[in-house]
Amino acid sequence: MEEKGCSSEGPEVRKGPWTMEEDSILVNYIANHSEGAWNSLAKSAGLKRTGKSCRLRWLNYLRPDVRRGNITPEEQLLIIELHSKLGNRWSKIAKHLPGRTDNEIKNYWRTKIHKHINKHRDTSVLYNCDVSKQYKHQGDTGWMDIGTTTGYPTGTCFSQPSHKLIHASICGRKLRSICPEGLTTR
DNA sequence: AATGGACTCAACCGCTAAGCT
DNA sequence: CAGCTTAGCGGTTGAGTCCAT
Repeated sequence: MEEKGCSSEGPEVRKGPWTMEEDSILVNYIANHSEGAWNSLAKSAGLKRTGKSCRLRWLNYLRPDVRRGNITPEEQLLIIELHSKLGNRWSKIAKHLPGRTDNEIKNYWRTKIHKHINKHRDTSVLYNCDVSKQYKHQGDTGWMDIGTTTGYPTGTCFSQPSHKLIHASICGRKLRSICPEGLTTR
């Protein structure tokens, strides 16, 4: 089944960061052949990597159409909106953001947006709302599960700034009008 | 200038779905 | 249909970098 990589014998499998040489081997191989069949690709290309590792490296970093750099405010908003509808379905969210990878969006969500919500979810100034109840009535597509929207369990209470953020997310309002500083923390 | 904590993101791991024999 | 293999997904980790003190 899955390759274990650290068997006592057999071809050694490299782990950790990719070198430029490995990158160019993979890029050249895919340029001359095609992507897919990752295990045999890894072997044929002479890479001491698992197929899984090759696939990940290609999809998240080496693909020519991968966009790198800052997430734009429009993309921020789209991510929040899509996350409110799809939950942690990162690959599905990524399909709506050309050039962005599921890994990048997932990291972005956890480091920026999720943290932003966490930051304002303090115990001292709770906005005393059971969002699961409140927003079940506000989604225009009917009943919504706040758990998939925020990642927090049903019944979780949020401070006011986070409450506004979530409201913006669910109701599809322009985020910047509510949260002018945006979501970036640095 | 040194350093320790916070942050970011590439990469790995474990699981499941899909496809093949 | 069952068993096996492979691809794909989401969660997690850890090394490198940044920043405040």
